[in-house]
Amino acid sequence: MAKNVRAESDTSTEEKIKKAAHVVFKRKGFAATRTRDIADEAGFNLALLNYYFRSKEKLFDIVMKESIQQFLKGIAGILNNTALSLTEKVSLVAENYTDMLSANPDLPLFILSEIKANPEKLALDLNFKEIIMRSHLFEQIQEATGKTINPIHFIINIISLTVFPFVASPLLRVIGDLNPQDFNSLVEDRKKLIPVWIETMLKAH
Amino acid sequence: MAKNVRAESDTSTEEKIKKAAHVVFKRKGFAATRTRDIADEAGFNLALLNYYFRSKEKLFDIVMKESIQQFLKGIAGILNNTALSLTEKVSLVAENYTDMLSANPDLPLFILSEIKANPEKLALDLNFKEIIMRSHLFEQIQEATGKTINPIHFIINIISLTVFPFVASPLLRVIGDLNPQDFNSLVEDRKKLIPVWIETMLKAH
DNA sequence: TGACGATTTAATCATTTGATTAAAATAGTT
DNA sequence: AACTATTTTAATCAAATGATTAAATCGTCA
Repeated sequence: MAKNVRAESDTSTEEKIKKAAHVVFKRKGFAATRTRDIADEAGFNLALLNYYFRSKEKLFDIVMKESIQQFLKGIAGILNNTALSLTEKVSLVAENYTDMLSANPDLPLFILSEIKANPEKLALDLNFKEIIMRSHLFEQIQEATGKTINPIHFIINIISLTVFPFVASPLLRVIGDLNPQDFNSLVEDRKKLIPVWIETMLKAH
Repeated sequence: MAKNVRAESDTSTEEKIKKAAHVVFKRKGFAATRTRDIADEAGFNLALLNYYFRSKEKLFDIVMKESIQQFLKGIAGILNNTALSLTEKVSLVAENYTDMLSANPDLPLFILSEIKANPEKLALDLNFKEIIMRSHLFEQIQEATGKTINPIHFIINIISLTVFPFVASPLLRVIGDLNPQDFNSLVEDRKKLIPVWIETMLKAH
């Protein structure tokens, strides 16, 4: 009964607070966000945060876990789809990541900063290593380069070329004198460029 | 007279506090560092921080300014050295940056995070835009690609491939199962790889 | 309706934290 | 040694902040 009432409101207050927490934590990071910021963003009283989530840290852990899942969502499927060529995989990753990051531009810097601040919180979560190091893409890279080079370099290159512009966007705005519109078409262009670049890089080995 | 005494101790207390501030701010970021952390790291009483630097924020501004200078130091010279070929420039940038970041691994994530948190603090400082957009390297990229593509892409690529591993190192340690030793030789390898990659990427246009 | 549980709020607490102050220690000068 | 200015410390303040509590409100069902 109590559960029922609670379940019905899952789409309202509790969810709204979590949503607000996502926004504020990603915008300002754990240390710089005040629980009052989240309450204000959600439009509720401060005490509700503790009522629903016990503490700032517990709420943060939930946001972090969901953010990491968001960061990986859809990637594992691409990496291990044996029907796709190497370049097709890279295209799909570049496109999916660019779209996802365009919708969530704060996500990568948030994850990288908070993992650095608290590396142990990543360990308990998903097994990144297995997903990537045993992936079909990994084998394809080995094949393409004739094992002359550690495939991890190309994993890094794909991620770097795709994700870094979002991590560095405040800097790029200044360096490149880009307004948000320009930045948008820049990363849009890179969807098609990155697969070409990666392919030519692979051929160099 | 007063100035003299002060000047002599510039290499002791005041400098030690600033040094400690560099360490702690870069390790934890502005919001997460306590002034007491800095005092402890320096081995002095908390009040000395305010005695020498007035406030946490003033001290931070100094650290930030010096960090940005460190981040740019030596680069402008390379970018505009007309005696160097494009690939030579890329090699020098990759080498210098890798060495500098190996010695200061916290630097890039610190700068990117804090600039995102406080974009206006960058504006008053050096004129990034001019340094890069009017550089000799910029012209060389235009020449190499026959103006078929915005050179900013290659500026981004060079920085991405060089800097991103350091920004993502906590993640890479988990994904790639790299210990610090492995990470070291990985970025060391990339010093030579990145110029080759950039060259082949340019030829693709 | 009214009673009960769930939800929400206002008020308050205890701790943390940036900053200040007054006094102590130190060093240099005469 | 005595005086002075500088440096350093211990103690304390005031504001911010995460958390709690008690009361008010709301919704549901008998």
